[in-house]
Amino acid sequence: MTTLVLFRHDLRIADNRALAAAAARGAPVLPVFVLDEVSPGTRRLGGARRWWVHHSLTALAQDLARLGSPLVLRRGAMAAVVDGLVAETGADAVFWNRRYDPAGRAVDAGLKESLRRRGLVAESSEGQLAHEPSRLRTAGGGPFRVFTPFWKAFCAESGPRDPVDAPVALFPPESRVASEALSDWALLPVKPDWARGLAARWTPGEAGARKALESFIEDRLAGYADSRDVPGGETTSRLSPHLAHGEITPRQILAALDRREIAGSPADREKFRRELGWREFSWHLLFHNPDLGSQNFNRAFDAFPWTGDSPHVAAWRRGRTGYPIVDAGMRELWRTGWMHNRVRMVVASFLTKHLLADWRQGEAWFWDTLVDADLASNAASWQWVAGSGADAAPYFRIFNPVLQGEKFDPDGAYVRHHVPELAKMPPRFIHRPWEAPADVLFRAGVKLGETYPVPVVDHEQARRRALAAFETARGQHDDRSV
DNA sequence: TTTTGAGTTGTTCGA
DNA sequence: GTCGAACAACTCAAA
Repeated sequence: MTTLVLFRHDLRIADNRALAAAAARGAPVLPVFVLDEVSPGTRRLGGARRWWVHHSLTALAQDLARLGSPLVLRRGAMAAVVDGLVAETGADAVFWNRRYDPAGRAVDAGLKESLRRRGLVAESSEGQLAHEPSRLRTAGGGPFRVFTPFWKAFCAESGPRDPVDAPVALFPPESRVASEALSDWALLPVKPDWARGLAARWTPGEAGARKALESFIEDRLAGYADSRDVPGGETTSRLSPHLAHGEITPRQILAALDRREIAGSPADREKFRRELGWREFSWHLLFHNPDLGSQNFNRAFDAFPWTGDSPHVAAWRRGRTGYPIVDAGMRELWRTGWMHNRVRMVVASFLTKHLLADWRQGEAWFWDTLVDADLASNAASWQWVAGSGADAAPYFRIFNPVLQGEKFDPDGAYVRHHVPELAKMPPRFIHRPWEAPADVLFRAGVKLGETYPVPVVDHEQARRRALAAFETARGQHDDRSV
């Protein structure tokens, strides 16, 4: 009598409801991580997340070994892997935490059906969200499409349920079950090893997640409502990659925010709660719109003439657009696997509006390079910026990269850090080096077009071109507006 | 059923 | 330099 517990995107032992339920049976527990990149519709993990998963699994394996039941690693299609393990161990039950992505849901539904048909126990528990996406409904019974009403419903909902503790101990199965070797999975980059910057910034794993939460609450929650928009310096929670891998849950975070003695004003806490709310909203949208990552949420955008050419898009990816705030963001992303939220909006607006590149190109790049790449947030946010999404920004809202830089990075600390060739530019010109007089450029050691690019597009021209493109798309698509 | 109020994050222009 | 309006309707969600 053994219980299999499947780990997928829930690399933790605390507030792991499937693990807790399995431990409560009092029978042997076999924890299994399944790397499934072959089931239909499954999206291969991006490079940055592969690096993260490698280290997070290392941490999880240590925690489970300490509890008494070592983690088993298997690779392959979920259903086949589970069937194989059931046959191998004679397990009578399989427990897991629910997934909410379309492919995962389909696989798990099939798995549950097939296990139960054969008389096995198959149980799923609440997964990575504070509230099940199917639970929050409008008065009319439908899903939400606008954030504010969703957020009101979210806040009116009781709970979420309290987090559950990690099991104190686990019994292993009687006979040892073979595990694949993590190193055989080759999740780490080799040639070139681009992950050094990631290792310097992040501590993957559940302990790292707990520490990130505590340091955020102690050091950065006070003042968060205002400081969160400043990309230079550490002002945000930095919890996103831990959430993306299930090393911590929204239940745990919300519970910590409710502790009485913590720092931060009610406004700070509310602001941060809302950020978690946006994550929940994105999953709500994806749950009810399975093709959110590939199709325009607003289908009127199907007529939009994306013409962004590849040299410009390549310059965007490499942080060589000539707009310092954009380049700083793209280089922060490449080096650390993460980008400040404010800057994500600026670079996304730049790609879709200044360069007229399809938001799906940006979504794909972020998927590959972000350690916090989240299927729902990534898709919903790209569409929001592009204008095609739910409750999206009006199309005429085109970020001016110079003004955004000067407003949120006034002394240029963020740009200086990530774009070192501009480090000596005075604040007055750091966000607009092409306007600097020759002697200023000379003293800063900047040669435009040599040490730092001239802007790939002119802001004013690009803005007009984007507005015109929206007009065209609107005309082409019957009378429906874009 | 119809009506009503409202909608994350901005920019530009002219008074 | 500051401020308010315009940008463009559309559709969501609830009364």
